[in-house]
Order: sequence, then structure tokens, then C-alpha cells
Amino acid sequence: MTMNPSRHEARSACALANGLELVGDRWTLLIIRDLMFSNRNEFGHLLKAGEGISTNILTERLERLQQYNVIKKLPHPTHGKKFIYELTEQGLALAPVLIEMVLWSHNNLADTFIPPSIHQMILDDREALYEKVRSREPLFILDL
Amino acid sequence: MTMNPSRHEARSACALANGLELVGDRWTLLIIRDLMFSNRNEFGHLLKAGEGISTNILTERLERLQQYNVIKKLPHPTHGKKFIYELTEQGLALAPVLIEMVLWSHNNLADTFIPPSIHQMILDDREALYEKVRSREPLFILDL
DNA sequence: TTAACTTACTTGCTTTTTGCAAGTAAGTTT
DNA sequence: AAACTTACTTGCAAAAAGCAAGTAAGTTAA
Repeated sequence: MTMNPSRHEARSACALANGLELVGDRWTLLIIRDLMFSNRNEFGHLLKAGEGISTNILTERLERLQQYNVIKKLPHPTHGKKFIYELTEQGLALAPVLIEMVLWSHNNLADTFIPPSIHQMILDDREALYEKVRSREPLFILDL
Repeated sequence: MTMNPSRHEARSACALANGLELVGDRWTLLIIRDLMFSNRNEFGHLLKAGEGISTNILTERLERLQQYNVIKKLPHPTHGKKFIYELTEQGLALAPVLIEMVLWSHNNLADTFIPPSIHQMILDDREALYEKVRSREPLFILDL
């Protein structure tokens, strides 16, 4: 089921404009990156991802991503106070957007980095990468 | 030549994070959309694109896009007070990002619209679309 | 040739969003 | 049972966005 719970009344029906209602800020795609490509899937993991997001902003973004049905918030299996965040099918479908943006940045911006294993996979076998994403297999594992 | 004149010191070397320094707001990709897919290439055209951008915001975004070498600002051939904005090679290279975002929005958000001719071209012959973009041929012409 | 209009801004201000730091209730760990 | 952790909430300051009016320089119309 599609939806777009906008911050405010949509000003335009343009597909791009509507998409930017959701992802047109600095943090949203970074959260999706972590959920999609790594084993970061808890609030604390996302908080410590390295870019310095604030707790109130993370809370707000996670809430909006749920409202857009891009992620799901699940109880932690063994820890009563923690939650697990997981991309929905809709969320997983953002993979090509992230991959293209990552590639553009790598090719066009200075001082920028892609983990070599991911870069190699993007170049060699894009479909295999998408398959890993679809099966929710982290592309790289972090010591969390 | 690559560059990333950040709003502030980059917090992370992540390719995605660096890219979002440039496009992680609501207006930047909409400006690029107009320059890439339509014959809107003047300040006034971009101002009236339909989403309600303010003049100070448009001015600021155009300036940043030039600093990032994504667009060029050229004197108007016949009108001494107007300028023509044009995507650079780097700017044109954002086409796959826009196309993937447009597709995702179309498939996953309600009340959203892609011009049918563009949608058809995306589905039928993505490479032909990219070729038109590279040769700076507007995908649709507006009565400006 | 001059008045009126257009263009791409700039300015000053208000509103909104972001971000900081501290606090909180509920669960976990020691 | 005390101390700590977790995911927030809160109050406030700073930054960004946005509004509306103004501006200098070029164009158009009379």
C-alpha cells in the first residue's frame, strides 16, 4: 500500500517532489543505508553511525519512515527495552537510489569513500548486490 | 575535477553522506530535474516550476550547484539581464539518481505523477533516455 | 527619450527545523 | 537495591527556510 504522509500538504504531484518529501534531508537516506547495507538495526547503532545525528532527529526520522511504510519497528527478541528496525519491501526497493547516489558521489566528489567490497560488487555484479539486499543480508558486518 | 564545498566541515567520508551534503534538501534535485529533463533553464523558469520555491533559496541553491561544478551560469544570448543555467558533465551524471528516485516514488507513493512519455522511455529504453540527457535534449518541452 | 516593467537578486524579519544538553520512565545489569 | 542503559522528551539556542518588500540594471512600451 502506498502512502505519503507529508510534512505538509504536497505542493506538487511530481514523482520526484513527492519522493523528496520523504528523503530530501540529510539524515533519512543515511538511516536507510545503515539498515540496508550493514548490521546496524538498533537505535543505538544508528545513533553511533559516525555522522553525529541527534537523538531527537533520529527519533523523528524513524517515526516518519514508519509512517511512509519504509521501515518497521519490532521488539528486540531478548532485550525488553530495545527495538529492532527493519526495512520493508518498499524500503528495500530504495536500493537502486542509494547505489546510484553512492556511485555518483564516489565519481564526482573529493575525499569520499566506499567500502571496497561494496564498490567491487557494484561494479562486478549489481544484481547479486540487489539480491543480497532483498534477502536482508548485510553487505558488511560491524563490531557493534 | 571533483570538489565538495560543504556547508560545514564534512563529518564523514562516506560517499553517500558526502553526496547528501549537496542534494540532501528538498530543492536541489528539483532544480536539477528541470535543467535535465525540460527546457526550463532560466531563473524565472525554475522559480515557476510549480513547487513554490522562494527567490532567496533558489539563488542560494544555484550558487552552491555552481560551487560543486554541477551547473554552469552563462549569459543569456539575447537578453542582457537574464542568465542561462546548464548542467555540467558532473551534473548530467546525476541522471541515474533522478531516474531511480522517480521510479521509486512512482511505485511506492500515492498521488504521484510521471509524464507518460518519460515513464515509457524509462521502461522501454533507459539507455536512449540517458543518451538524450547527455546530449542536453529536453525530454519534454514546456510553453515558457 | 523617458516611464514603466522585468530580472535576479538582497535585505530584514518571522517561522520552522535542527541540534544541544539535560531529564525521564522503564528495563537491564551489577 | 543501586547503578546503569535505552529510547525517548523537553526546553532552549542556533541555523535554515521562507515571506515580502526593496534594489540596481537591463528591456520594453509609449
